[in-house]
Amino acid sequence: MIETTFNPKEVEPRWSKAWEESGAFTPKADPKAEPFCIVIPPPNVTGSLHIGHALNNTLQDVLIRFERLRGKSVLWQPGMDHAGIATQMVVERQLAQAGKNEDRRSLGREEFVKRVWAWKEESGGQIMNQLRRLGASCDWSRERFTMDEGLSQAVLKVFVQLHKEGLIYKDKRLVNWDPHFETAISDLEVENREVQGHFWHFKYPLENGETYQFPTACDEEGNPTAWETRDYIAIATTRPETMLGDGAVAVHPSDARYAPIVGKKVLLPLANRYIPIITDEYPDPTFGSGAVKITGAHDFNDYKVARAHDIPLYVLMDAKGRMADAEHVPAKYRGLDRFEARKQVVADIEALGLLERVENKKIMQPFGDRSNVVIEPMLTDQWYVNAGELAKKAIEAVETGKTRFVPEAWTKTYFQWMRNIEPWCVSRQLWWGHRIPAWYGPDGHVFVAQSAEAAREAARAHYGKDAALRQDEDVLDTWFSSALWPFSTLGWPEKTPELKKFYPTSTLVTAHDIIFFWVARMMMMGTHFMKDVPFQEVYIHALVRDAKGQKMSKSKGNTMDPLDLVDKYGADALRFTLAAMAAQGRDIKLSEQRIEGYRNFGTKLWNAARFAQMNECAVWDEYDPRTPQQTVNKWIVGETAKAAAAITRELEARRFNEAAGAIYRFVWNVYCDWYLEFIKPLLNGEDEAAKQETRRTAAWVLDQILILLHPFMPFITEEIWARMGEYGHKRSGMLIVESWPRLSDDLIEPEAEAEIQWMIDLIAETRSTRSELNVPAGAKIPLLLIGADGATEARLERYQDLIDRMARLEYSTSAAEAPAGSVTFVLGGATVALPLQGVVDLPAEAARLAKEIGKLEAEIAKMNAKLGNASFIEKAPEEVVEELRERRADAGASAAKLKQALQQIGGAA
RNA sequence: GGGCGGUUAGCUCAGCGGUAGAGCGUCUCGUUUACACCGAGAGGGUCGGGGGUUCGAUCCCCUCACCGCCCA
Repeated sequence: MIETTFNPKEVEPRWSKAWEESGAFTPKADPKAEPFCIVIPPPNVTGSLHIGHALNNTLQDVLIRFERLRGKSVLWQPGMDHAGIATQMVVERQLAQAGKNEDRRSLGREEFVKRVWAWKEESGGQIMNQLRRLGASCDWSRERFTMDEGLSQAVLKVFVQLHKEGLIYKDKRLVNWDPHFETAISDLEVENREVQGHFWHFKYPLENGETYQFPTACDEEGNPTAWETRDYIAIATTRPETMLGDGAVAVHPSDARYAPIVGKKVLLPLANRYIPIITDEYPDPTFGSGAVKITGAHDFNDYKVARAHDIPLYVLMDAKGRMADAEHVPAKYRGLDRFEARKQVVADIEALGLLERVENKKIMQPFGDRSNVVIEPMLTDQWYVNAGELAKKAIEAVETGKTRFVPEAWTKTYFQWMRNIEPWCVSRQLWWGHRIPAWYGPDGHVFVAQSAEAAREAARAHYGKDAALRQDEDVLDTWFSSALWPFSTLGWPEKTPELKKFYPTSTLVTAHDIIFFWVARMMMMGTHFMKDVPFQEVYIHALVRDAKGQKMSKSKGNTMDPLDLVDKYGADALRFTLAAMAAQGRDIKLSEQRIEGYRNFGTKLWNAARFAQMNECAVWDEYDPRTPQQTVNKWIVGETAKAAAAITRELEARRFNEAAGAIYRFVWNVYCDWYLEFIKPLLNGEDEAAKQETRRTAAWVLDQILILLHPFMPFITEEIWARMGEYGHKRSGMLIVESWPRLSDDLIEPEAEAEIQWMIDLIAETRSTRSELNVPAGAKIPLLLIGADGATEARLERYQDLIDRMARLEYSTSAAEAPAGSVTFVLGGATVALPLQGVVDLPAEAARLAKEIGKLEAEIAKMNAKLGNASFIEKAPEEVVEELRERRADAGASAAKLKQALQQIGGAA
């Protein structure tokens, strides 16, 4: 016999091990089985499981287990990415903390990378074991890492081929530079945050002391009414130190205020250079002074203007963000940190009398998402992927529906991004990652090749002799290798059977913040190298927030650790909660109460199984759901078929919340609340045949429940499955590889359904009436069925025991009329009377009836208004009108009966 | 500034042209032999405001307000 509560701590590790060892996680070999494949969005090797991962992987596992149960050959491909910056950061920090005076540079590249590998082997990838605790049924034997030999080969091949095709090239452009890590990062790794800053207004004096009339006041039409004489142009900046690199001052061509001085020159103070005043569409005449300093080498907008007007670019800083040792930087600033330089520049401008004013201002500032330092736009040489070209096929694949987004709304976001995509900077000035397969000859000529050997050969061919080659120092962006994940993990560039079988993969499950990072890039690489999409479906799920709707973050201290929740409530409860809340198109606000509620749901099921065991409803041999004779058994078989159909339909449509809701309601509100209660008399009765049939049916339904619930709650269902097999016939295998129910609609018998529904309504109405009239819960009262047809009277007779038990009745019977002073309600055209004269508070009953009548009459009035509307009758569909007529008739009849009852007890209608 | 999404019961959220739903919380009752991580019952909403389309709008369209996210 099983205990009264389920103990996840004991059960979960046991099944995790058993499943994995049984080989259930590896795709079955059956060549006839349809393939189903999900590649995991690879978590960082440095990562640990957070609630977002828990949601993401729960949904994947629900689909994986669902399709496995449906008999498909299922592969959930796990693995991790090497997370260039994050991992390098972890190991560098460790070195610093070790206090041995070691750092990356003192160790040298080779030794440092060795240390990173050592760290990876020892402490990396905890997340993979954390996923096991969630019950994730990945094929762990196929775990991959982006720095694996095979995946690294794929990276080399892709780089070389794209280079050959002209889709990878080296370019000098402005990039986001992280002065902490001293590397370029992509736009996506930059987080723009609003911070309190300043707006410094400087005066740049006109060359040769020239002056012009600057309007200082305007009338309503915008015509100037007052002027002052100026010998300068005013500009404003949030980053004063960059003024040393200004190449021009720009004004809008339509800006009349500056028309007199366009084309003239101003003195760039401190730098003591003269720069031109130019016109460009970029400056906003209504913002600030309308004049913008152009610092082409340190601002993305300025860069465009500078390129368009051929304005020189002055690089002001070094890799660490210090003012550069360059001719165009005045000596006193060289070597100063950029923020120190800012202070100095402001002070010096002020000393010159050229500081007009300083404003406090909220400004958007870019930060490195890993380093948290202010990102500096820098002009550097980097490798770029021509994303615009690769995007073409990736866009087309979604346009033609080869890949579709669920929910579909995300298609827009995808297109928006893809159609405006910028060249992708893929080089990083790091040591941890795939080193770029490019070698430079003595004259700087570049040889891109898959190996040093091949590069040497190319060089020999090029120079006509051996030449000393130097490999590019940089590594590739981590997302470069992640973009290949859907095919590199399956063995590409080898032509493996897995690749043939599982590519294109079926579904990608991810959050919307990853569309740009990853989905877009996988689509580009997949369509280019495999000539086919990486996945047929992209399911985008919500972000998990805290109960108040705040984004969870360590700094806010509002994170929920999924493993704590698993410890407290069990993995099944957490999984079910996440799935139940995963409605499409909305973020999830997670509260612990909700998890507790679903833990209770597990306990409820557990106790239903316990009940089944106690009554010997154990597993039986073959059971044919068409055989039951008992109406309650026919009914529950039909209900099971309905539930199975709903859950299947909802899972196919990826409405996880609906699927979870359907199984929840079926287990609790149908199987437990009604069916198990209905069968108690049968199980305790004398009719052996009926008892046997009921035991088998109850056990069969429980089995269906276990299968249907398994994708959501794998542990408890597997445990019950096994424990139910302890009695009666033994299980032939584990639940995880069972067969999903295929129950045809003809198992639903309308007559059984109507009959049981009538009984449920009768019991529920009786309970409600008793409760409203404060009949003590323990009191047994009689029930009389008045004016019912023969069939209904027969029903009462058939289920009398059951009805008496569940409605707590002294007895129940059909009668000609209700005794005076009875309490009554209407059910399916008949009246139900509870003779309670003397027991019940008559004014209370009168009030109850009046309230019911009031409700009905309000409804009838509404329906009359509709039915009295000629255009409704004319234009509404026939069945809607017909249904309304029926409802009005029913309501009318009920109201009449209740009025009669009210009169009987002496109340006024 | 541009784009996207949201506003439904005390809270968290489903629903979505034709009778407003769930979970949790609240209140009342209950030691009925699976379960108090339970059972029975109840209360609670002019579906953000305004306008339009429609026989009919919580649902479709327009508009306003507020909130959130992404991009500049």
